[in-house]
Amino acid sequence: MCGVPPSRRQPSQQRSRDTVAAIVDAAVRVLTEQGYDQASTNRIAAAAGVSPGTLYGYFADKDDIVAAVIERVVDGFGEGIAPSLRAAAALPEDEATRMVLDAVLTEIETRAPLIEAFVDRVPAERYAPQLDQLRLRVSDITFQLLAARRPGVALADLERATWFATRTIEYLTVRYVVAAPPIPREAFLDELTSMVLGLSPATSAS
Amino acid sequence: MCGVPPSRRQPSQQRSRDTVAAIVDAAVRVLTEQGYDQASTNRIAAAAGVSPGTLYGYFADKDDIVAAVIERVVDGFGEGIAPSLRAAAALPEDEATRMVLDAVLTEIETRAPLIEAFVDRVPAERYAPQLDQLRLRVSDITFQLLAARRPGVALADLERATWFATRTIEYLTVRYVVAAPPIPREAFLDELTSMVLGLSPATSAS
DNA sequence: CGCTAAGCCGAGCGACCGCTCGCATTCAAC
DNA sequence: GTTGAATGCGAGCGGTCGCTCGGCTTAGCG
Repeated sequence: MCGVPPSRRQPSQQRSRDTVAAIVDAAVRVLTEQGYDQASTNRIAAAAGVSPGTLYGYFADKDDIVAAVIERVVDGFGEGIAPSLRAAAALPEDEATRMVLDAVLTEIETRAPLIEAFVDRVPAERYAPQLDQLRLRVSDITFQLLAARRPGVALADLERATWFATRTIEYLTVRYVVAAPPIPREAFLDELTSMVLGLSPATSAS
Repeated sequence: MCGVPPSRRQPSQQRSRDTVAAIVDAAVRVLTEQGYDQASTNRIAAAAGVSPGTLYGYFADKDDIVAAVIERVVDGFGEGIAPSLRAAAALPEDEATRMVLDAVLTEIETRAPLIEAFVDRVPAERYAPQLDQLRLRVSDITFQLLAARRPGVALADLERATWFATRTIEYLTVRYVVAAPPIPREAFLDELTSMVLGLSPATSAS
C-alpha cells in the first residue's frame, strides 16, 4: 500500500522519529570525528544513546546510515544554492556567475568539517551514487543557464563547457575549503569566476 | 649501524628482493580489484604466493604496503613527466603548457585502473601525505616556470596562479580519465590548456 | 484498566581482521 | 660438508566488526 519499505520499520510515533534523527545526528558526529573505518555501528548507536538493535530497526546496514547522512548534506546544499540559481537568469552573466559561486562556496564552508571528513576519510564509492546524482542535477541546471545565453552554439561545445565548469567549481571550492590555501576568499572567487567565464564557448556577450 | 630500519628486515639476497616485489605487485592487483577494505593482509599475501608472516617480515603493517604501492606510482609519474618539464623552459608558453599537460594526462591514463581504485575505494587519508609531497614538488616546478615568464609579478599572484593551475590540472585530468566524459582527448587538452594559460597573472606575453 | 503492537534493549554470534611466533627451509661463507 | 644467518611458513591469538533475536518497556486506544 505504500512505497518500498524505506529500510526496516517505518517510524510512526514521534518517539521513533526522534530516534532516527538522533541516529543520523550521531552518525554525523562519529563520522566527522572518527572517520568511516572507526565509525562502527555500535559506536554510532552508543553516540546516539541507543542500542545496536534499535539502530537496525531503522537502517538496513551501516552504509544505509551513511547514505542518510549524505542525503541530508546533499539536500541542504541544494536548498542553500537554490535562491542564487533562481536569481541568476535575470542577471548579467558575470554577476550571475560570481553570485552562484559565492553561494556554492558558502554552502561548502558551512559544512566544512563533515565534508572534510568525507573527502579524506570515507572511500568515495560509499557515496558516489548520491554524489553523481547531485552532479547530474547541477550539470542540468548549468547547461540550461549556459545554453540560454548562447543560442546557436553546438551542443557538444555546451556540454564540454558544462563539464569543465561543474567539475572545476566542485573541486576547487572543496579543495579551497579543506586545504585552506593562503588565498583571500575574494581573490579566490574572482579567479574562479574568471576561469568559469573564460571557458564558455564564444558568442556575443550577454 | 645503518639508518632507521626501513620496515623490518632489509632484503639482502636476491630471493627476498623478489619476494618484496611480488608482495607489492600483489598489493597493486588486490587493491585494484578489491579496494582498500577488502584488501586484507592475508589476501595480499595469498595473492603474492607468500605467507602472512613473510609479508610482515618486510612491511610494518598494512598501510606500509599501501605506502609502497603509492610510492611506486608517484615515482613512475614523476619520471614520466620529467622530460616534458625539462623541455618546457625552452618552448613558447602555450606549446610548453600543452606539452606538459599531454604528458600528465598520458601518465594518468597509463595508470588508470590503479588510480581509479585509489580515488574511489581508498580513503584519501591513507595516501594524503605522499600525495601532498608530490603536490609540493609539482607546485615548486610550476611556480618556477611561471615566475621565469613573468618577471615583476607579485609573489602572491604567482602563488595564487600556481595553486589554481596545479589543482585544476590534477583534478580535471584524473576526473577525465576515471569518469570518461564524452569529450575527445584533443578537445579536452585544448580546453585545459586554455584554462591554465588564461589564469596566469597578466604580463607581456612570452 | 487491559491489551496490542510499536519501540527498544543488549548479550552475544559468527566471521574476519591485522598481526605474531616458533619452527622449518635455504643460502652464502668458510 | 657444516654452520649460522637470512628467509619463509602457517596455525592461530586477541580483538573488533556488522548484525540478530528473544524478551522487556512504553504508547495509544477502547
